[in-house]
Amino acid sequence: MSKPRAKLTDNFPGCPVESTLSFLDGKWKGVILYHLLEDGTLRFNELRRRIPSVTQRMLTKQLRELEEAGLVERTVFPVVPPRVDYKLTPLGLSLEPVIAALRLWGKEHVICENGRKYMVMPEAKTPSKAA
Amino acid sequence: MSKPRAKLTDNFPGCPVESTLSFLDGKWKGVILYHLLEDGTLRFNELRRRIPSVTQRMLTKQLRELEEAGLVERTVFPVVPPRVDYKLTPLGLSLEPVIAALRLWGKEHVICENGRKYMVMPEAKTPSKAA
DNA sequence: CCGGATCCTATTTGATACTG
DNA sequence: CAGTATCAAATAGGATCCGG
Repeated sequence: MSKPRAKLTDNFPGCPVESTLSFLDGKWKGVILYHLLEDGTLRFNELRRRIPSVTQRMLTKQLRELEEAGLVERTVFPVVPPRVDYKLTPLGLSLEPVIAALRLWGKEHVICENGRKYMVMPEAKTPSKAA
Repeated sequence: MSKPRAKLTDNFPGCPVESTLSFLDGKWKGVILYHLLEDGTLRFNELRRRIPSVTQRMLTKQLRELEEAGLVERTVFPVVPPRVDYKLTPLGLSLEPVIAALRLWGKEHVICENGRKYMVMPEAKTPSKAA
C-alpha cells in the first residue's frame, strides 16, 4: 500500500469519461446493469442464469462494487431459504442512456456470435458520415 | 492454454454492451479516444502531455490495441526526429456518441477533483456522503 | 439460496533503462 | 521523438470448499 496506483485519472478534460468508465469496469458490470435495466428487479440466481458464465464469486463481487458505487440496491429478505433482490438505484437508472449508447454501437459495429467478435465497418453499411 | 478465460461474454442480450466496453477496456483508452475526438490528430508526445500520468509504455500499448481494433490510425513519418501521428478511423469516429454519453454522465454525476471522486446523486444536489 | 473464505493463476500496470 | 525490453508489483478472475 506504499504507493497506491492512481485509482483514477488526472482531473483533466477526459476525466468524466474515465470516471464513468471506472464504474463500468470489471468483466460483468456492463451485462449486470443491462439486465437490471431490462428486468427491474432480479434475485441473485436469476441474474446468474442470465449470465451463465459468471461465477458465484464474481457475480457477488461485482454486485457489491455496484452497490458500493451507489448504482445498485441490495435487499435481503430474512427468510429461509435466503432471498436477495437487486435493483438499480435512481443513480443506476440514470445510466440508461450510457448503456443504450454502448448497446447501440455494439449492435451496429460488432457482430457477436458464439463468443467471437467481428467488426462491422461504418462505411460498409451506413454512410453516416459525421466527419 | 487448457482453458482460455472467455475473452468475451456469452452471446446473450447484454453482449453488445460488453462488446463495446471491451474496446474501451484498459485504463487509458477512454481518455485517449476523448482527446483524439477533441483534437483530431495528435502526435505521441502531444497525447502524452494531455494525459500526464500515463507512462510511455502504457500509452504505446493502449494505442496499439486501439489500432488493432481498427479505431485508431497510426501514421509514421520517415523523418528525424521521428514523428508519429494518431487519429481516429471512421470506425473510431463512430464512437463519438458513446464517448459523449459517458462524458455527459460523468459530468452530471461525478465530481472529479484532485484525483478524487465524489458522487452526485440525481435527486440530492449536495453530496452528503462526501467524507 | 446466497454467499464468504482460500488458494492460485493470468493479466495488467508501473518503474526503469536503453535505442535508432 | 517515439518507442522496446525487462522486471516487479498489483489486480482481476476462476476453482473449490464451507456455512447459515
